[in-house]
This record gives sequence, structure tokens and C-alpha cells, in this order.
Amino acid sequence: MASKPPTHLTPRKKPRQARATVTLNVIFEATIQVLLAVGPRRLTTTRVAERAGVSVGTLYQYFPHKQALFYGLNQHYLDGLAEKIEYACRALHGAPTSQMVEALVTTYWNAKNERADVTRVLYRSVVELDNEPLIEAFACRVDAATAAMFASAADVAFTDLSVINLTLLTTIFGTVRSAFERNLPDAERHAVQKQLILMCNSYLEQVRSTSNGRLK
Amino acid sequence: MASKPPTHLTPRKKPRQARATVTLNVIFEATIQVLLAVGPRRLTTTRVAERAGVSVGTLYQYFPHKQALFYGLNQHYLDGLAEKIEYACRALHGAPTSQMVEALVTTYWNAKNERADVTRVLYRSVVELDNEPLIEAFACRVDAATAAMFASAADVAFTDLSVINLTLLTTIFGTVRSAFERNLPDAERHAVQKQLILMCNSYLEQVRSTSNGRLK
Amino acid sequence: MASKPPTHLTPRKKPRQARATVTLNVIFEATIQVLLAVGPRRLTTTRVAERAGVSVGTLYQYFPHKQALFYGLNQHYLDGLAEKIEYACRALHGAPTSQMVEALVTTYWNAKNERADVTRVLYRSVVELDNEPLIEAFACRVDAATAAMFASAADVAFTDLSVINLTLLTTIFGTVRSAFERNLPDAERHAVQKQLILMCNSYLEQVRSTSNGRLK
Amino acid sequence: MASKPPTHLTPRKKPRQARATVTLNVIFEATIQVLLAVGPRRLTTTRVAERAGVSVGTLYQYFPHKQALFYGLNQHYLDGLAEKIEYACRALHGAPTSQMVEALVTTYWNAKNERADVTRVLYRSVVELDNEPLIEAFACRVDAATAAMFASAADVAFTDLSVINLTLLTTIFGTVRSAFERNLPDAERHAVQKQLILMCNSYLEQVRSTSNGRLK
DNA sequence: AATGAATGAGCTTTCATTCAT
DNA sequence: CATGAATGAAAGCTCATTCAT
Repeated sequence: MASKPPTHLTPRKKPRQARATVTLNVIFEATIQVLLAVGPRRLTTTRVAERAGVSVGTLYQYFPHKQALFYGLNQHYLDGLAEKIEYACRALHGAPTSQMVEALVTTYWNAKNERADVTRVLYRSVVELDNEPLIEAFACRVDAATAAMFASAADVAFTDLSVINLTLLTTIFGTVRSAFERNLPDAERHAVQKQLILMCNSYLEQVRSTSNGRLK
Repeated sequence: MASKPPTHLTPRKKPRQARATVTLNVIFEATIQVLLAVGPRRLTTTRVAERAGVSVGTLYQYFPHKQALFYGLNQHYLDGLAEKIEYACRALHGAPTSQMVEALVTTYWNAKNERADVTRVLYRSVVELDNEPLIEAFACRVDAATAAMFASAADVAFTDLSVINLTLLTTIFGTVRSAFERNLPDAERHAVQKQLILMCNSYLEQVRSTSNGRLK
Repeated sequence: MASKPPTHLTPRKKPRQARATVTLNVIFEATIQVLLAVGPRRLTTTRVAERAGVSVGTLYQYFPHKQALFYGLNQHYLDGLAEKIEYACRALHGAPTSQMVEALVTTYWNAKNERADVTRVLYRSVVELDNEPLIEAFACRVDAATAAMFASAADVAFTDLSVINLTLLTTIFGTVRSAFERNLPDAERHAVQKQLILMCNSYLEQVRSTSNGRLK
Repeated sequence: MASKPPTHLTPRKKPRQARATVTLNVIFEATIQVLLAVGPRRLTTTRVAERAGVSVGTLYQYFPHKQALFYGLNQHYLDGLAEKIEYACRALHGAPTSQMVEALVTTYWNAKNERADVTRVLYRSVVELDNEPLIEAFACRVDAATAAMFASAADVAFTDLSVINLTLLTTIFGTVRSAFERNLPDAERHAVQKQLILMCNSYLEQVRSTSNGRLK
């Protein structure tokens, strides 16, 4: 299963005109609605087009194949998510690490929680495409943002920032996903969210008290 | 112990005879091979049957649908995994928590790592079916095992074991999944594994030093 | 007038455009040809589509199932037949009963005889579907037409028209069917046709001479 | 659709032993039950065997293919029916024609009515096989019986017995079939039955009063 | 003989994609 | 450019029939 070259998976035309952008968003929203309504297996391009109020032909004007549609949707979604994280990171520049961790977890968790059903449905639609490059790009972007943030921490200077950063991100992303996929009840989801912050903080505390970080 | 899936998702006949069990395993293995070779989207029942060296008809004698095949495969896989974890938990009975955490993470990680490609492919095959009940059953089983283990810890008595247990499991399962799905290079994967243990332990340390647990 | 079949057994799209109507007729004709060529058991949607010179996909655009195809064909056929009968009935309005009977039998018999092989094949295609509602609708339509005709008879006023009408129709339809299904040689078929007219007429004569009808 | 040579359609072994005959009847009954339960389209040999309490293998010992099963069933059924008619005909030897007609219609109608659902189901199962030879054989047998009966009539000597006989049989068989297939309510079915007798009798009366028959 | 698991040709149906209008 | 009817490859699934046990 070789990945198709990403060029094939990008919208055919740059949304230079407002009209195109609107249509694009309508299609994305329709895709999500169909995903929610009938699941990824029974999603058909015709159904999406219908829901979007355009013809299949038009859909194919924007996306050369079904995969491109999924790819575009994920990209759209991940771009928005990455932006939120970057924004949060910039806002926390120079803050103490504990605030950073809390903000990071909260931002990510809230973004996912905003439309929890969409989150779940997107997690599952992933199979339909080879989205590793997408995930990787997202990861890199976030990685850079959080690394920069942690490097600016007021209270600690990390000796091995990259490992710590990777660990935190892997843990946070993974935990959130697990919590959503298991469809934990609200109360438990909240509890886990709080504990996750606690856990990350105690981890950083521990790291600081050993050779991997030192007080500034 | 075992999950209670909708009857139509269970193998049609109980493998009473050795022959049937063998065939079942052959089919499972073939499914994984096809999954690895062509991905979930292009997996067809015919292809699986071919690879397994049986006829489609036979495949359908064991699984009434394609979905049942996926369901069965996941069940098979999760049953094996749960068993390993239960075994590890029993072995750690009465040990100090730090050993428990280390054993838990290592067991889980190794189980996944043994056949990393299979792990990845199964994570992705999920789209094809509604496996929430399966996941739930697995989670319950593991939850019970680890809760019992932590309750027996030599060094700490937890006041709010259930939340702590849930947090640990969600974190560990999620982190491992993230690490595998992102296909991290071996070195980084190892590093994260080590850090995860560290993180969990510092979390428990922290918990113990506050109101949620006390030294025995 | 038209039967009210379960929606799922009706052509998917109303033939609004001439093109669609043409295609529909082509498909019906192809179905009959296939029925004649290989029989109902070996009729496949693919074969019908091939014979019709369209793709299977197109066939399924007009008929959501194989059953709907049979249903549609029967409806088409029965509609045509009913029309002919209604026409004949109107033409005989006010005539003497003996002419009515003769016209009714002849019309029906000729309609069936026009394409005797098609008649036979349609009688047999019935197994494939639950066409009782279709038959019922046809029967009602014809019943109304003949009842109106007989009520207008110049020579007799029937006291119990509904029973007599039902008897005549049941007899005529049944006899014709029997004659076709047994594939009687032409000479015998003709003889039976003539005798059937005789029989119906002597029946009406008898009815008139007893309490069920009186001379006008 | 050429008919298979009848030899292929006859039970493989003559039921010389009581056991075999019993099994045969069990299979026939099971076939009818399945026909009633799921219809001809979803009748499978496996289902019939299951219902009959034997294995498919055994079923195939008695009938070399599915068609042979249907063929056998119809033969069995028609044999019984023919016997009843023959018996009635012999009993009416030398009686007046009006009694003959009444007995003939009543016997046939009652035989069909005894298990009306079975009658209906058999009428419809016909499509599954090329049973013209069967029907023909049945027709000949009955034809002979009724012809002999009518020839012995106390009151009339027919000049053209064969046409009259054919007409009567075609009419009676056809009318009964029509009445059953349209699933007429009991009251109407009865009424038609009575009228049919009346009709046949007035037909014979008419025939006698013209050149085709003369008073003895 | 009886059994019933195994077979695989063949069926119905779907749906991504095209292209004449 | 938009449309949506037409396409047909390919999928899931069935079931008559065989044959080793």
C-alpha cells in the first residue's frame, strides 16, 4: 500500500475566490454529516455531493478522488487544530512550565471536545487513506510550537528538551484519543483530563530534579 | 470475562474440533497478511480465503459476514493481549508500585512490539466495524486485573484507586497507540517508553504525597 | 386505477423524458427475450442489461432490485391488457349479453394469443415475486369495466350481477390460462375458445331463465 | 430451456422398502413446509434436509438434483389428485351428466381446498422446473377417466365427446386455479364453485339440445 | 449408507468515476 | 463550468453439489 504522491491528494484548485472557499467548506461539512449519519463505510461521493447541495461532477472539480476528499478534510481539520495549539503556545511564552502543561492539555482537549462526535468520526475515518504524511506534518508543526514554548519556560532549562517534548506530546495526544474512543462518560473524562495535567507536571518536576533539567 | 457481542458478529460455529480451530487460526493469519499486503480498503473475503488456502464458502461457514471476520480477529487479538496483562498483573501481586508500573508498560509495549506491523494494521482495521463493545470488554478485563494488582501494592494504599487506575490505563494505552501510529523510529520509541514509565511513577509518587494515597 | 404497490417495487424514477421511457421499454423487452431464451431461473440482471444494450448500473437506476424489474414488467403488461379490455367493454356498452361475452372472451384470448410465448413466460415468471397486489389491482379494474358493461346489457337485467360477473371473469381468465399453460395445439385451443363462449352464454341464458335475471 | 429427460427427474431408487417410502414422504412434507415458510426462491436443499431431519447427502440419495425434488413433489401431488378423480369417475359410472359434473367439480375443488395453502404454494413452485410432461401426463390420465365417465352417461350420448371433455376440464381446472390464486374470500370462492357447476351443466344442456349430443 | 464440511461458479448489487449535454 | 445519467469493475454472499470420513 504505497502512499500516493501528496499532489494527487490536494484540492485541484487553490481557493482564490471566496465562492470556491465557501463550496469547499460546504463539502467538508457535508462529509462530516454523512460520516456521522452513515459511517465511513457507507459514505459515497454521491451522498456527500447531495448533502452538500452540489452535483457529483462539481465535487470532482474540487477533489480528484474520494481519497482526496478525506485527505482534504483531515488536512483542514488538523490545520485548524495546529493553529489553535500554536496560538496557545505563543500566548504561554515565558510562563512557568506548569501553566504551559495545563494550557496545552486544556487547549487540545477542548478543541477535541468542542465537537466530540466529529472528533470520534474523524479518528475512525482515518483508515480510508494513507494519512501518515498528514499526521507527520501536524506533529512537526505542533512539535515546533511546543518545543519553542518549553524552551522559553521561566522556571526550567531542559537539557534534553526534544525527548521530553516528544514524550509529552505522545502522551497527551494518545491519552485524549483513548479517552474519546472509549467514549468515557463526561465525569470520568474530566477526571482523566485533570489527572493528565497532574501527571505531566509531576513528570516535569521529576525531570527537573534530576539531570535532565535544572532550575533557571 | 468474554465480551458479549451481537450474535451475528460471532463465528458461526464454535471450534469444537481441533480442525476447526486450526482453520480459524489460518483464516485469522491470512486476514492479517492481506491487511498488511493491501490494506483494509482492498481486503476482500475472496482474497482472505485464497490466502488462507480455503474457499470463500468455507470462510463464510466460519464467519457469516466480512464484519464478523474483523470482529473475530480483533476479539482473538484482544483476548490474547488481555491474557498477557492478566498474567503480568498476577505475577506482580504485592510488589511495590514502581515495579508494577514498569511491568505494566513493558508488558503492553512488548506485546504490541512483537509484531509491530500487525499492531499498526489492527489499529487501522477498526473502521470496518463497530468494535466499541470489544474495546469496552477488553478495557474492563484489564481494568479489573490492574486494579487488583495496584490494590495489593506493598508500598501504597490508594484512596481513589479507580480514578488513578483509569488514568494510568488511558495514558499507557493511548501513548503506546500514538507511538505506533506515528511510526516513531526505534530509538525514539524506546525513549518514550522509558519516559512513560518515569512519568507514571512520578505521578504515583505525587499522588502518594498528597491526599490520594498514603504509605503503608 | 393504478395499483398501489409497495414503493420499493416501483421504478426508481418516473419516466418524465422520452429517453427514459424508451429505455424502460427496451429493458422490458430485453427481460422478455431473456425469459424466453433461458427461463426465469437463469435470468440474471446482467443478462437483461446486456440484451437491452445498457449497463447493469443503468438497469439498477431504473429498478432498485431484480424483483422490481419483474414487478414493473408485470405491471406494464397488465396495464396494457386492462386497457384493451376496458376499451372493448366501452365499445360493447348497451349491446346484448351474447355479444358481450363473445367480445370479452375474444379480446382477452387474442391479447394473450398475440404473443403466446410471452404470455406463457409471464405466467411463469410470477414465482419470482409477490404479485398478488398487482393481480388484485388488475382484477378490480377489469371487474369494474365488465360489471359496468353487463349492467348496460340491452336484453337482461341481472339481480345478482356481482356474483355472475365474478364467475364469468374467473372462468374466462382461468380457462385461458389453462389452455396456454397446457400448450394446447392451435386447433384444440380454438375449439375450446369457441366452446367457452358457448358455455358462458348458456350460463347467462340459464341465469336469466331463473330468478337471477329477468328479461328487460 | 430444453426439458431434461424425465429419467433424470425421477427418484433414484424405487421405494421398495417401507423405510425409503417414509423418508420420501418426510422429504416431500419438509419441502412443502419450507415452501410455505420461505417461498420457492429461498428454498434450499440444505433447509429442506434440515426440516426433514436428514442430511443433505441423504436428500441427494433420493433426488439427484433440486429439480428432481420439485418434480417428484409435483408428481406425488398430481398422482394423488388423479387418483381421487379417477375414483370419483368410477363411482359416477352410468349416472346422469348433471351428477357427474357436480361430482367432478366438487371432488377437484375439495382436493385443492383441503390444504389450500399447499395448493397455492405448489401452483407457484412450478416455475422451478419444466413440468409440462408432468402436467400432460396428469391431464391425459384425468382426460381418460372423465371421458370414460361421460361416455357412460345415463342421459346423453355425446357426438363430439373429446372436445366437450377437453372444454370441461380446461374450464374446471382453470377456474379453480384462478379462484385459488386470487385468494378469493371463502364466501366468494363457494359462490363461484356453485356457479361453475351451474355453468357446466347449462353448457351440457345446450350441447345436448344441439347437434353435439342427443338424448339417449 | 449416511453425514455435513468444503467447494467455487455465479449471482445481485454498489459506487467511484466519466463525459455528453 | 455545472450537471447527473451512464458505466462496469469489483465486491459480498449464496447454495447446489460433491466426497472424505
